[in-house]
Amino acid sequence: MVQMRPWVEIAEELRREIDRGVYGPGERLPSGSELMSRFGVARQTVQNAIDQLRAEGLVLSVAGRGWFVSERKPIVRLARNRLSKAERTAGRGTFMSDAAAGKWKPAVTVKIRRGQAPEDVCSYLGLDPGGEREVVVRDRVMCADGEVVQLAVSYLPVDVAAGTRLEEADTGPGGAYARLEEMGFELTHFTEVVSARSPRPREAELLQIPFGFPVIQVIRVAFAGDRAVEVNHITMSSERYQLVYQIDAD
Amino acid sequence: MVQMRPWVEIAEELRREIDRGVYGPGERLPSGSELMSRFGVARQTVQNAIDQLRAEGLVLSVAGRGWFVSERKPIVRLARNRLSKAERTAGRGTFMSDAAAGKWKPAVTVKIRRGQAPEDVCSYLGLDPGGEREVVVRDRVMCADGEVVQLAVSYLPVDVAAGTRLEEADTGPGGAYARLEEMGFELTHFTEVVSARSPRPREAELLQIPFGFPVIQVIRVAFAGDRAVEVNHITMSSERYQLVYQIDAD
DNA sequence: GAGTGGTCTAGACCACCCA
DNA sequence: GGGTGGTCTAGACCACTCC
Repeated sequence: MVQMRPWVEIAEELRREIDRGVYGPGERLPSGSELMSRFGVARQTVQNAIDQLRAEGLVLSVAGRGWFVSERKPIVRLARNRLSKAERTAGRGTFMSDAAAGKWKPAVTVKIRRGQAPEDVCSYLGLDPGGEREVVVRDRVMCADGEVVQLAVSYLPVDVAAGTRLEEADTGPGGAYARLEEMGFELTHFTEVVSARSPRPREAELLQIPFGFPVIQVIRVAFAGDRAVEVNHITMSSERYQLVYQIDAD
Repeated sequence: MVQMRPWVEIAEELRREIDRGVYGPGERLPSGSELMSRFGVARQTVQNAIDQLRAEGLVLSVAGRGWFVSERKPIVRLARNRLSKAERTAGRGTFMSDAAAGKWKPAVTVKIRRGQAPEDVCSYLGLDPGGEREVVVRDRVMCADGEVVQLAVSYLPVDVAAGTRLEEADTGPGGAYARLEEMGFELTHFTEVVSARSPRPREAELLQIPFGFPVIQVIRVAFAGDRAVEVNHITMSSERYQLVYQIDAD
């Protein structure tokens, strides 16, 4: 049970002290130099231990000031009814629905383009990966109270979206799903595939992700009957988001 | 747009080369020494770049052999019907249901104990955090084909579980949920709260998590009508798992 | 034994914050 | 200006693998 790697033991010791309340929420930890002499190790070793605690979400670092015990994280929650027809007919898209529930101010910047569908999108939309795979791409950066919290890239088949409101930045009240339904694609169900991974540097920068924090990735497919009409790649900071799903027992 | 930090640029360059197929899946990357001289940096800097790619899931390291482009990850999938009554009456618990779908060999080790409920469990189960918070705890380590893939800790109210089969290691066919239903708690729905974070060292060791890979955490609450009868803290490697949810459009 | 990845040390430099 | 966190270098050592 004894760990040989020094930084692991240092991290464990500090974690215990934080749990025990030696350093309370928001308080500063001892500085790098102090920890070096206390544990008798080099700067890098202390840094590794702190990096671990940062990755766990226990510690926050502020350049030039110090390391701080983090306060409890703010929770933005995704409920089930965000995808309900009721929300759409009330004029709210999914993101707006979250904003209304969470009482924060939403903002979205959109870039529209035509592009090639990635492989997984091809298989969902039923496009031959070797053939024509042009799709309409809606690339969005979403903010809550001025901070970027979510990246979303939607892929729509050309024969569905070309020349419609879906190729404009503002899709209007109720969002893209409302427009799809007006066009006769009555949405029947959605599939969400949830996974987690570490962010690419660009994502980390955009989402202002603290060191070591993973992102949650959701691939949502919107179905109108048997037909998949949209694939949405959603990336969000795991620090800001928790996903809530309700499953009925039959 | 120019990044100043060397390891970020090195990681980006290597990522491009992997995407372009210079190094195909399963192939070995250049060794540390080679990369050091190619980019003209110190060992640690190369290591940081590789660590980033490992965290993204692109690269796998094998001690004493080298760094390898990872193959596509094996997908263990959680479907919606894993929580269905049909699966339970067929004698399969949720984990067994996954195993049957994924064609791998399940194994579970269980430790039962009485303990204090953590704060979030108290609030779900309606226990006063200041008062009596003893619960029955089922601590499980789950394996697929001999590898640990999931940790799960269930909390059950004492007045529900005490002295029943739920306090035994083997809950019998259909698992704990089947027993709850036999006891008159007809399960109506489940809530799953999904989040992601970096693993604690102990979790990383148990789950054999590659460096930097986050874990997915699911808190599942089982309801019999209005009453929450079980809270389950589930931790799994994001490398092994993808969660699939289906949402009906009303 | 030679090569590999992984970690630790010691010392340096930078950007940032605060007095 | 002195302290802070963050990173890079150079060199060392260990465990592991392959020959």
